[in-house]
Amino acid sequence: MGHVDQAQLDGNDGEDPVSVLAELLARTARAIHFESRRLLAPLGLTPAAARTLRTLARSEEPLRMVDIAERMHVVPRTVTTVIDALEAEQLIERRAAPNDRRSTYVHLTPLAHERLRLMLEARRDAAGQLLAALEPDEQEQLRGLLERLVPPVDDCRR
Amino acid sequence: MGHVDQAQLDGNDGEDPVSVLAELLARTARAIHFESRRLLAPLGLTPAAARTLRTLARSEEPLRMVDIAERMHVVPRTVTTVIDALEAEQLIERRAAPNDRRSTYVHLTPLAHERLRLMLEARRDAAGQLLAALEPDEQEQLRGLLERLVPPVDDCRR
DNA sequence: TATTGTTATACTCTATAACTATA
DNA sequence: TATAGTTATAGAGTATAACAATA
Repeated sequence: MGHVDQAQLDGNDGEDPVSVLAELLARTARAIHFESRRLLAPLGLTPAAARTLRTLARSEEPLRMVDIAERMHVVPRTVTTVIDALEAEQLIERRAAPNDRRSTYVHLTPLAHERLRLMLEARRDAAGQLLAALEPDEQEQLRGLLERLVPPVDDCRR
Repeated sequence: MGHVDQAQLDGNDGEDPVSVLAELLARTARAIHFESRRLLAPLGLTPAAARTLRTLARSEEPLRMVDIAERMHVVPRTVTTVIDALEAEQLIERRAAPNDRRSTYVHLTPLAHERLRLMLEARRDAAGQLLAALEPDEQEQLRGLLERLVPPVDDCRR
């Protein structure tokens, strides 16, 4: 339980370097969150739908709904909702599992692959605009720092 | 409309540096978003409530609901909801404006200042854990880079 | 008895639109 | 006529709980 001075009470984080970085990281996160929503809207994808598509695309093997839930750290109920929406847009197909009749495998359609391509293009362009503020060697620096900061993609939260 | 190779279709962003950074930034943003929710829950604050408190704390002068809406980039309706919740928890007080009987000024209670203090402490501790992966001079580097990347706090989106 | 996916229900956050009181 | 704030309503995203089918 550390000391917190008046500057902090007033919403200014003071000069404590970690607090300043906490604020900067949070602000960056929020800016990116908004940018990404703005970006996905014209593609007809909600953030949850986009993450689900990426989760499926990243997987080497077909995933059941319960696998998707686990990788995205949501409950199965949530997966059902998103998958229903994606199926209505013909971006995924439900396929019965041959061995276990309880399971449903989810497959990406060609349309989904195309949509993913557009999404990644749009994101790269948006990131390019944001990153224009930095020189190429600084971008490289940032990459190195972030790679050590964020957890590995063991899960597919994003 | 750039070229996108198979690696990208499969969810791997390939080696294009900007795409890699786009992915890293998005992943960082998401990690921070989740961490911050986890952090606010035990304090009884939703992210929206926390941002509202910070917006009020940062302001030099009392704010009307419409001022809060503008600074947080939300519609007045949204402010009403959050302010209702904060009032129920006795974290803010509505005060009638002396000049204009349409306006309502929102004031933080002492309890809110205490809550904010706890929140900033928790966030600093959490950031400290995350940033432990970096040496102090690297933290300083990261700070410099992020400061040039994210927009200034003209608004209080966070 | 445990697992897979669904239905039913609810809560948070946000939005649009219509309304009231006031300016 | 314009502004401040509210009520009414809706939709996305997520959760818990109960349930049916299957293992």
